[in-house]
Amino acid sequence: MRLATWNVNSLKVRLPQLRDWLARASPDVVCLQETKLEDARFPAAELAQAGYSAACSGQPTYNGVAILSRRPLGDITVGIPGFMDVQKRLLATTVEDIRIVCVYCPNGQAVGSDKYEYKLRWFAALRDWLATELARHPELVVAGDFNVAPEDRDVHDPKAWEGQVHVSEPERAAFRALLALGLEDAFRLFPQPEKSFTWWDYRMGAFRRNAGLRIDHILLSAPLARRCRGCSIDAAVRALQRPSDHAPVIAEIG
DNA sequence: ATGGCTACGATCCGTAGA
Repeated sequence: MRLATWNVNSLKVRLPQLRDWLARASPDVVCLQETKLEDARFPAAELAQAGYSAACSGQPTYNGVAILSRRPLGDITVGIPGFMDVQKRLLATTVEDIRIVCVYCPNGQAVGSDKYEYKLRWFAALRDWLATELARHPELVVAGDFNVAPEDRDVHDPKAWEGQVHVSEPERAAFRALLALGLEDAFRLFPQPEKSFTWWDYRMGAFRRNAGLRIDHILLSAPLARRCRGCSIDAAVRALQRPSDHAPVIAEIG
């Protein structure tokens, strides 16, 4: 199974690119974030034409997640169970006995802000729910935009970013708490080029300078990590006309 | 010097992203 995650930053704007990319990259399952579409406007017919079934949980303007799959999607969960939240940030489904959890973790805006506190509460709720979900589903993937660069090597300029949102110690601790459940960062299961990133600011020619962060991740439970054959970032997508500011991450599971 | 893009839903700017 080829599994991917991509923050498309508006599915309406990015649909042509998504369709091209699906044809080229040929993933079996894709987790999408920042669809920015209410479910009534989700382009299910166009994606079906491309060969994908879909589950979605969206809202106008902000947030929004979806999962595309070539195989049927079963057992759909919307939002973190038990965590009241109007923001559409989590969607889970089961494809061929693999539990797929698609996440768009909060941005956090600035350390110490209300949104930062919300981010940490959201991660804590995610961790608690995943603990029970892992007990039910040993083969589990959490894929999405985590809005956390786990280590300094995931940051183009660690000095400039020190203590900032996305790299602050409480955020990194929240990310490590997910790994402590027995999840592995698929990207780090393999040797990777230095300065590998998944997001580059639209401004200041950040992509041209490779001034990015690695904040989009695929986490695998132990049985899936053992079956993982590779994981890479499709950065070429970021160089296309009218790109998302995020590039897809793809993991191959044998 | 906190700028710089992009998307959105509202208008001829504000909010949010990261």
